[in-house]
Amino acid sequence: MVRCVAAPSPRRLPPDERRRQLVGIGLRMLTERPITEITIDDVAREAGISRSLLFNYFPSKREYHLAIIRAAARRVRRQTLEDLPSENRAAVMLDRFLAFLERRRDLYLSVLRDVGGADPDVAAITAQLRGEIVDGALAALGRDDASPALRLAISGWLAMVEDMGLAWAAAPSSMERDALVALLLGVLDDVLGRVE
Amino acid sequence: MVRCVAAPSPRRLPPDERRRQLVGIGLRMLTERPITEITIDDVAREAGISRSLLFNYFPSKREYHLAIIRAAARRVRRQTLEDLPSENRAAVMLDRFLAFLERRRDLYLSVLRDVGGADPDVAAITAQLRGEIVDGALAALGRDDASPALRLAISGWLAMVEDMGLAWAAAPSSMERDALVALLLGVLDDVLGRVE
DNA sequence: GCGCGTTATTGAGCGTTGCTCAACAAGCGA
DNA sequence: TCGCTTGTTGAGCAACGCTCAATAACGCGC
Repeated sequence: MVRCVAAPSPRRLPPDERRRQLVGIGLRMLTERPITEITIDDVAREAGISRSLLFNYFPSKREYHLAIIRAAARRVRRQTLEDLPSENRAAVMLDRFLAFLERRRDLYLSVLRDVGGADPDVAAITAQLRGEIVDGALAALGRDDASPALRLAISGWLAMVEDMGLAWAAAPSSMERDALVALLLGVLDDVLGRVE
Repeated sequence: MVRCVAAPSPRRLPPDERRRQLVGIGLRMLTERPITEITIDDVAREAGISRSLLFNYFPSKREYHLAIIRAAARRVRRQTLEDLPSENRAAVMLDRFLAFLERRRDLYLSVLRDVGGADPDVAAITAQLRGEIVDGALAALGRDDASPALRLAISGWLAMVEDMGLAWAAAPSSMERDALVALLLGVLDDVLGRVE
């Protein structure tokens, strides 16, 4: 009768808590393997529950993965877009973005690059996040009257930020951080000028 | 005794021909669904053979997928990097790249964006292709003495080309083709200047 | 045309994984 | 203690990746 000596989780959790636990496990696993390799069995074993229970909270594995990706996108949004100061917003945004890549390069890679379009619903989540970042950049520049051409160009600039940021985070020796920031902000200025 | 009335494929093909057939089927399927949903059953049914036979030509499904991706990367390479003229190489490369996206946007998306890092071997293939394009761009600019910083910057510029090219190919009305080319070449020039 | 070795091809079958469903039991009010 | 709600489970099915011994189609010498 001496159960629960070191039970991984107290049985019969309230639903929202269980959901958070499962999404949290998925987020942690996401940093060490691609999302396609996050299997129901592994998550259930890690949570100390049966496979069946996961399907009471998420109708399918795909829906569970979507919940993980949504949570990851929310983290990126929180740490780069929210609570921006009133001055120098573009530079601060870029700095925060690079800081996030420095801390959580794996997470960003897993969510926004690896599975970027395999599933249309996943693509929708990442597209929306990218759109929000583009909007944030445009707002930071005081350019709310964005023409399609300008939005396209800013999106392209953001892709450049992503690519250089990820490569630089993996090998910081290739360039000084300040030089990278200066280069990207300079290119942004140049792009703005070319679109008129 | 009236077999083979309309047999989908003549039985007992020579090995290399069978291989090409299977890779070809995979390439065609790749344009209409993500590679993770290309199942052995579907390919075998399409080819009119049994599942087992596929494993005589590819040791695993993953290896089969790699063969498909390698073939797709070869197509990109052929149509953008080979037989470049001696003058205006950068502009011609960019033009060919955009032309490829206009014709085979789906293929490029499937191979180089969607599954970009889920599998390290897949990532290696795409990384090598991107590296070749960067090398091609550097050679086109007469800059073979590429510092790490310059390579990083050119890689970032290429990401911008990819992003804008893909978005533009999906919605060409957002910008004139010539304006896009001019913008990208102008930004390339600006980037070169900023790296010194 | 007839054996015969080579080998492309197959069918049966196993383990894993996503998913369903009827049944169980933990908590809680009466 | 009874009984209701509901979080939880185990058995089981279908799809899929993969293996292996057996088969049949083709080429070659005669």
